[in-house]
Amino acid sequence: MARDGERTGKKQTHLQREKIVQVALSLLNEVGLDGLTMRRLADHLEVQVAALYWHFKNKQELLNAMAEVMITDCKDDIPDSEDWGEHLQGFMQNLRAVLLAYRDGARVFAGAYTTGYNTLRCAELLTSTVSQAGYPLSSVFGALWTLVYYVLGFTIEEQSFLSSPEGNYSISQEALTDSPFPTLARLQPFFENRDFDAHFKYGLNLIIEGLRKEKEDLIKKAL
Amino acid sequence: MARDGERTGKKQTHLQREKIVQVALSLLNEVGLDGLTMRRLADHLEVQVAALYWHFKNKQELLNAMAEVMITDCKDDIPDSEDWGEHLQGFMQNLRAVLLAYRDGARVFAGAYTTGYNTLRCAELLTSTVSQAGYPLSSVFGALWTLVYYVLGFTIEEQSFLSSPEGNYSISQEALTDSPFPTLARLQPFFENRDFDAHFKYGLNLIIEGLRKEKEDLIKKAL
DNA sequence: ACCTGAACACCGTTCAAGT
DNA sequence: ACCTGAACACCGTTCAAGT
Repeated sequence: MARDGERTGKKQTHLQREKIVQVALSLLNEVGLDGLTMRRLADHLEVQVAALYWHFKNKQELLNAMAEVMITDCKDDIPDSEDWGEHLQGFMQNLRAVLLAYRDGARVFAGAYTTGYNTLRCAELLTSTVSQAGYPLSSVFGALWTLVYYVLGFTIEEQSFLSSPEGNYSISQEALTDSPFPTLARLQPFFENRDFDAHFKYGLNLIIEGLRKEKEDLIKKAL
Repeated sequence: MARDGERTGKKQTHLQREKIVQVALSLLNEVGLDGLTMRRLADHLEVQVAALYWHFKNKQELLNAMAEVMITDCKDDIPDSEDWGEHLQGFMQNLRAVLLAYRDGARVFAGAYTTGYNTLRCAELLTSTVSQAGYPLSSVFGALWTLVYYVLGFTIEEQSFLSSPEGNYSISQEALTDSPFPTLARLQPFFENRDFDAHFKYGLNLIIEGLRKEKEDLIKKAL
């Protein structure tokens, strides 16, 4: 696993790879995922496109490295809450914030299947919290994916909403009023004015309350 | 909203648009979303690429139309269960099945923001179920998105797992054993042998149990 | 109304060749 | 070890021109 030049004192390689990722991340914030092009990245680095392929096998590998760097800040400095549920809530909220920190961050992360140190540490923090709360491993695994899918799905939607042409997302008035969809019509105000923070918290709480219920049932059975 | 040729008896236009979508969907199953190209689609239709742009403004509009057709089968023929929770469970399971019916179906649907009849009908079915169970509109809205994000996130992952080179997804042995990630190490068996049906049901149940809890609290407050 | 031919402005990736 | 120059095999989209 030793990187090139690690012992020779030539740190250039190491630095270069990191620098590429850094510039790629700042370029991502400028132009978004769809605008993030190997050619454009090469321009920003004042280098030929082909040079990038010496450092990364392909574009996906670069995106994976970017995702790894993104979740470096997925810390666990949430006040060591007495309650595991609140702890989990804080942790997931922090994860969302980390994804929101970069344009299209959630999409980049969802598309990159990294097993780097930062990603694994993040997963360990989440799963150990649930495990220490007394759940069986199968529930820990189930809870992990339920929470991850929810956060990613929610944040992808949130970010594509934020960077979409204004109002393109709400269902048009005429499509709903006097339609065969009475419930949607009544929900229209909610579509128009979305409070993402509140909605994220609501759904997150739903999942955690579901977990609490499972524990209650486990205790009942044990008696 | 009248389509061209609707009154003249020339149904060619109408049929063509539908035919393009049909062929596009079958092509999707052959080559996947990344392989679904306007040029390749044109070849299959024995037509020039530019011809497609008379029927669809751009590729996204075609993808939207494909998504609309996909969820035509999102029916409500779930046995009209006594319990709204079980009803919802069946409905969401059907939605997952519908997305699984096409290669990369979930990714196509998640990327297409359609407000077509089928999509709205599907949303109406979901929200009316929750609403009739006695929840306030804000909860109906929250439940809608929580469930939708979960299903989409889960199914996108499932499909990209299914069509990925074997075993590329499980965390490597050496990365976990004797690592600073003890919980992940214990979870390894679950990563290697994934039962998607069971895990989908587990997470779905978590969300629904969370909803039940909310109702109990509402009743308690009312007393 | 519907399609063709041909072009425009891009992509990711490869590879011999340079230093 | 690291990068350049140049090419390959593609993309989505546009548009004058045909019928």
